[in-house]
Amino acid sequence: MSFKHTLLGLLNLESMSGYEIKKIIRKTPFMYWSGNNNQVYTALADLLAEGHVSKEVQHQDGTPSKKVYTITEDGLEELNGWLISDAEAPVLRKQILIKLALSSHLTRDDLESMLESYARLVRMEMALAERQLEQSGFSELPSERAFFLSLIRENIVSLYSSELVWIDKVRQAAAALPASTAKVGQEENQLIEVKNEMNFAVREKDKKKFLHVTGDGGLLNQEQDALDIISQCFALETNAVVFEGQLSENFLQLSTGVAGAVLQKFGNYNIRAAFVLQEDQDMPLRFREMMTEQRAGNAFKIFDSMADATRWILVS
Amino acid sequence: MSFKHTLLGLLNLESMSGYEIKKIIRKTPFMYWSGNNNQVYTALADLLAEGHVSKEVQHQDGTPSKKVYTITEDGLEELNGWLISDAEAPVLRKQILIKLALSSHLTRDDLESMLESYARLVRMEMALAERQLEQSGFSELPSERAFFLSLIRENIVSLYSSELVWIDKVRQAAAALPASTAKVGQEENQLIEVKNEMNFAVREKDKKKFLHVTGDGGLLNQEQDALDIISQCFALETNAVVFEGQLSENFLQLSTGVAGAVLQKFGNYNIRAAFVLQEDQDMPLRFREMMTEQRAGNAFKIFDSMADATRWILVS
DNA sequence: GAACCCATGTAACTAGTTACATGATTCA
DNA sequence: TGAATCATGTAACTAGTTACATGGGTTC
Repeated sequence: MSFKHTLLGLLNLESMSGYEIKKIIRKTPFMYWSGNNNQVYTALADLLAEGHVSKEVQHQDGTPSKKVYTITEDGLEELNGWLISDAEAPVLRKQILIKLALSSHLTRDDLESMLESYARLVRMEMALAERQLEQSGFSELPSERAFFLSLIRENIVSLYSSELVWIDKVRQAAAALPASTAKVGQEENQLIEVKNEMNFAVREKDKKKFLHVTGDGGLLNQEQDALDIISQCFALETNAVVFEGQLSENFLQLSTGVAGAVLQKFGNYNIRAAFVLQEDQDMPLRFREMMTEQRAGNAFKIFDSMADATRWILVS
Repeated sequence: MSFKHTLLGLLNLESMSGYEIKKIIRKTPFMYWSGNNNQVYTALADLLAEGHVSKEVQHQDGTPSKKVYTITEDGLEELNGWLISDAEAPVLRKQILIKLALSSHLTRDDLESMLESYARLVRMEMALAERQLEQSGFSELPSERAFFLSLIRENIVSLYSSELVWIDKVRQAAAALPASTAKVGQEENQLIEVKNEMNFAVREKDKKKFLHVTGDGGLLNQEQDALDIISQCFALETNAVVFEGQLSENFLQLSTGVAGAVLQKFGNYNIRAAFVLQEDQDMPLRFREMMTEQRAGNAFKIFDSMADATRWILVS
C-alpha cells in the first residue's frame, strides 16, 4: 500500500488538492499507477480519517472550489516510518521472458516479429518516460535535493536501454536459427511480413517542427507503424505529423482494424496527425465517415493540399 | 491475462496436472506470480470450458489421482496468437524511486540506511533468482531451444546487477551530503546504526557445507542481518547455518520483534539454523519457550555444543 | 505423532483499473 | 456548439494474493 504513503510524501513537499496530486502522479513515470488515479480521493479521505492529513476547503472564483490537504505531525511520522522501513523489492514483470521461454515451437520469422514488436514498444516507452521526466510535474515541487531526480532518471533510462541491448542479442541468436519450414503463425500475421517503406523527415515552419511522413508503398500498413511514428515524434520533441502519399489498403479498410488502432494510439500519446491525400487515392466512404466521426479533440484531419495541412497542424 | 496463456504454453511443452504446473511456476522466477498459485485450478477449469485444453484423470496407486491436461488444436492457436500478438510493456515498479524522490527531508544517515536495506534486499533477490534459474523446474521440460534460457537468465541477472551499481552511485551521492543536524527518524531506527560484527565462514563435514557465523558483538542484532546471512547462504549454495556466540540483546528480547522476524525470514527462504549458546549467555525463559514453540518444520534449534549442532544441521 | 509431500479445490480479500456521473468555466 | 480543463467523487470490475479445507501416504 505505497499509494497512501506516496500521497503523504507529496503533501509533505507541498499542501495541495487531490486533483493536483493526480496530475503529478500522471506526469511522473516512476509513480507507476495508471493514468486516471481516482483512488486519490478515497485515499485522501482515508488519510483524513486516520489523522495523517488535515483538510481546508478553498473557495475560488471561476473554477470550482478545491479541498487542499496538508500533512499533519502524525502523517509525517507515518511517512518517515515508511521511508526508512524495510525496502520493497522492485517488481519486474516482463511478459517477454515468459513468451520467449514458451515460444520454442515458433518459426524463426514469427520469433523475429515478436522481438521486433517488443523492441518497438520498449523504444517508445523509453522515449515517453524520458520526455515525461524532463517536463515532470514532480520537478516543479520544492525539493532541495533535486539532483536525486537525475539519478532516478538514470535508473529508468539505463533500464530501458539495457533492455534494448538485450533484445538485440536475442534477435541475433534468433537469426542464427535455421529458417524453419513449418508455418505456425495465423494467417493475419503474414501481413506483418509485408515490407512497406515510410520515409521520415523533420520540417519546420514558423519555428514549429513537425514530422513529415512520405512513401509510395502504402502508408500505415500496420498497427506497429504507429509506434515507430510515435517514438520518432518523441525523439524530435514534436507532436505533429503530416502524412503525404498513398494510405495503405489495410488502413483504409476499416474491417482490418488498423486505422482504429493507429488513431487510438495517436490519441493516447497525444499526437496530432494530418493526412494529405493524393487525388487518385481511392477512399472508401465508410472510411471518410469514420474520420470525421471519430475526430476526438481535433486530433486528426484529412486535407487535399500540403499547405492546408501544415497550416492546420501548426496552429496549436 | 497472461496467466492462462502461460498455462497453455507450459502444456504445449508437456501435458501435466495443475499441481505440476504450480510447481514449475513457483520455481521459475520470471514467471512472476506469487508462491502459492492456486489460480491454476480455476484457470484450468476455464481453459477446459473454452476448449483450449482437454482433461484426463489418471488414477495412481499410493498418491491421489491427478487430472492431466493436454493442449488442444484450438488452444495451440490461441497460444500462438498470444505469443506473436502485440507485446506487453515490461512492468517496472520500483518503490525505491518513489521513496528517493520523496525523501529529500531525511537526514543523510536515514537516507543511507534506507539505501543500505534496499541494497541488501536486491542482493538477496538476485541470489535467489540465480539459484532458482539454475535448478529451475522449467529447464527440465522438453525444449529444443534451451539456449534461450541462458538469455533469459542474463536479462534477469544483469537487471539486478545494474540495480546494485546504481544503488552504489546513489549512496555515494548521499554520502556527499552534509550530515544534517535535524533528527527525523523514529527512535527505534537508532538501533540500526549500532555496528555489530558477524564473521562468516564456510565449513564442510561429510561433504556437506554449512555457514558458520561467529562474533562477540551480539549475533543477529537486527532483522537485516538475516538478509545478509540468507544471501550468503545462497551464494554458498547451502541452506544450513550454525550460529556460535553471544546472541544480541535485541534478538533475545522478544518484545523487539527481531527474533520473530529473523526466524520467519529463515523459514521463508528455507534456511535451517542451529544456535550454539555460550554457557554464560543469559537466555530469558520466554525466549526458550518461543524457540521450542515456533520450531515449524525443524527449521531451527538450540544446542549446547558445536558437535551436536553440526550433527543436527547436516542430517537432511 | 508431527510434519511434509502429493493433489485439488473454494472463499475472502486487496490493490489497482476503468467506467460513469456531475457541473462550472474557458476556448475555438 | 463542442471540447477541454478544473474539480470531486462513486461503482463495478479485474488480477492476483492469502487463507482455508480436505485427505491419503511417507518419513523422521
